[in-house]
Amino acid sequence: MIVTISNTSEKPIYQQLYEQISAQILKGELESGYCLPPIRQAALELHVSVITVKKAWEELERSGLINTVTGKGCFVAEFSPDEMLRIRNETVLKQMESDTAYYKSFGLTLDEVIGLLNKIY
Amino acid sequence: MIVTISNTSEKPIYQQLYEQISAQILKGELESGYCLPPIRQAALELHVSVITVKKAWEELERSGLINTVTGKGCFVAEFSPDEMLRIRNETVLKQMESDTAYYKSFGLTLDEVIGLLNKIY
DNA sequence: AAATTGTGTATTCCGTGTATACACAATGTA
DNA sequence: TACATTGTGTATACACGGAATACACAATTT
Repeated sequence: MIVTISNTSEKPIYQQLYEQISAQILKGELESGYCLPPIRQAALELHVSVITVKKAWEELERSGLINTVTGKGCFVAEFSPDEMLRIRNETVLKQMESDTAYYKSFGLTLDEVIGLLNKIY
Repeated sequence: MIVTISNTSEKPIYQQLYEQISAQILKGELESGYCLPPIRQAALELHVSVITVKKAWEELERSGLINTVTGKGCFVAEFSPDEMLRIRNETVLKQMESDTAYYKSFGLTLDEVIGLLNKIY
């Protein structure tokens, strides 16, 4: 499991961790049953507070992406490939709705948005 | 000039104001030379602090969208239709680059993104 | 001169993010 | 059983950004 922290980012650290790990899970890069590093160890390696890591793991738990067992650790939940795809699309779609609201506020049409997307994706 | 403030939004108030007004300018809804309401009056009407309005107006000034004259007021800058379109696309593109980074982190292809866009736009 | 408008500054308050430290609970192992 | 590991909970503290209030100053207009 590889995560990187940007201190210049406007996003809080715990959210950066959450987004990167959830993306890795939903891409299948982290298999079901995979055991996340203990929060203390992760905190040490990332040079952040235990609470910060805890917050990220909590978000993952709340989203149903991991199962937490006191005394054992945190394990990536079980998903069928179909489920994974569905959750991934739901997650992205939710963000996309807020993104498109911004584009719409500038009066952009769907075609214009697709045109710009083709340039940069 | 119509702006609305959401207190439940995660975005700071001054940024909400900035985004809405800049969008209105770049859509041509606010003509060149249009005089923005005085900061004190806007603060009263929107039930926010003078400083909050000031911050928004400052951002508009910094982006070159308005010209501020002490003692007179803040006026929408002069743009040719071409310039307006260019600035609008630049503005949106900048945001879109950060948006697509998120989509990419989940492994979505350009086609997948366009597919989802067609659903919700 | 007085009113209007933008600028600058000082003070205060609140919430969030983050860190440190310590105690407790559940699990696994010697 | 005792100990180490791991997750949980709590208390405290600090920094920062967003926001509000208030007052004084500068430029413009009437």
